[in-house]
Amino acid sequence: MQRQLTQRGQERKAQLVSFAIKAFAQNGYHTTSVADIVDGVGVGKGVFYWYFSSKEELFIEILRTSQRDMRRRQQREIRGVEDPLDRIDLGIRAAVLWFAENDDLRRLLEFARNESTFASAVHHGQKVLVEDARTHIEEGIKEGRIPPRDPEALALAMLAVANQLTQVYISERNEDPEVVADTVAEFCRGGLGMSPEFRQRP
Amino acid sequence: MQRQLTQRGQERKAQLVSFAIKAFAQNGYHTTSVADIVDGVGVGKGVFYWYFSSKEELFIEILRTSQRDMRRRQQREIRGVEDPLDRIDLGIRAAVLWFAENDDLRRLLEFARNESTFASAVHHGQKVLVEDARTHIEEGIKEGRIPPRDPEALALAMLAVANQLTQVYISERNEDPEVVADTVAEFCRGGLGMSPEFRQRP
DNA sequence: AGCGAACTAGACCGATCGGTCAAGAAGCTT
DNA sequence: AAGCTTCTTGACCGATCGGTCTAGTTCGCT
Repeated sequence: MQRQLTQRGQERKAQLVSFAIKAFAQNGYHTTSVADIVDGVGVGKGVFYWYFSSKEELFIEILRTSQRDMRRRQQREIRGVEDPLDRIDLGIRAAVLWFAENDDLRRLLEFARNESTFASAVHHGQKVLVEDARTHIEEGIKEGRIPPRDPEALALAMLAVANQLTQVYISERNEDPEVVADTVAEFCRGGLGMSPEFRQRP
Repeated sequence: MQRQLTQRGQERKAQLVSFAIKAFAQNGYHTTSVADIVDGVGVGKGVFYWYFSSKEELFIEILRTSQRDMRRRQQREIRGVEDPLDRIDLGIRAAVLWFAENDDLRRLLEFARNESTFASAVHHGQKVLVEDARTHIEEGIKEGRIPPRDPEALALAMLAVANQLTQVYISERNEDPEVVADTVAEFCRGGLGMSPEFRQRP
């Protein structure tokens, strides 16, 4: 849905997106109706279909924006750092912290991954994230500081650990994100095969 | 729904469950209607509600049975093995292989984990699995072969890795489950902090 | 003030959903 | 064959869904 939006229009749209994120995360995509959303915002149904051509389009826009935001965060955190192992470490921490600060979005991304309608929309974004990590892992292997194994598998495993531990310890138990990030990072370092002697540059 | 089932009744019920698993896994729980299921099996709608009091009950039964089956598999594989590290290793392999052989069920469990209606139904079963792994990890720590860290977090991380790598490499790319199991096991060994010198009993 | 574009309200629509029910067929037991 | 339980059919129901549409209001610009 391509529309020329005024300031007011942009604000209204943001209002709808914001409410929808909360509603989808809390009650699920399928069980949240368009009527729920417009009622929650306090507008008529016509408003929704002025800004979005369908419920599905809204959801995909949410997914896309989320993934863009998460990657931006990760890129910002590792900017200027040269050492690939440090980049991996910072990338993991950035992922966990982003998940912690955007728990609703984490839930939606996780849901979308398992829903055939949205899996393709999420797939590309995730691939980009994995590619980023893969690059650093390959550098680490080349420098002889990470034992050679399939870099993509390692990247995927790290993402899974970050996601899962965030869900249990931060989303469900409200523990300190920094501590969880440490735990995730340490598990991943080990998983990559970085024994202590590997951690320093040769 | 408690009913006295004849042989024929049990077969009919199994037929419904089997078709429902495939349909839910392929098209999603919400987008699969009761009408889809009974049409697929080729029976009237009354049949469904003779065996199940609701669509939700059917799904929960599927989840429960799946988790029971997966744990049984895991227990069988580690039976008689004393060494806690070996038990962890065999447990991981059993999980990956079960996921590989029951891809539809893996999908459903993953979906249910992220759906508030079913999260509680899955939660208990997952907790049991994590408790099992936790016990072995604690033994390993006590024996000084695993560095001391939160055993539950480690168990959760291992489960996440098994799940994710199974999804990508087996479910999506049809790679050899045994090879994937090796990859998962190796990542997890590292993640637990088992450096090579730890792998032997002191 | 006037005018077109941006925005909003909410009644309305056809489709589909999970679930019910009355009626009867099929299978056991005696 | 009778009679009870198990099983099956499919029309039917009220509710709710995503989406449409018309009539109207508000805004920005000249």
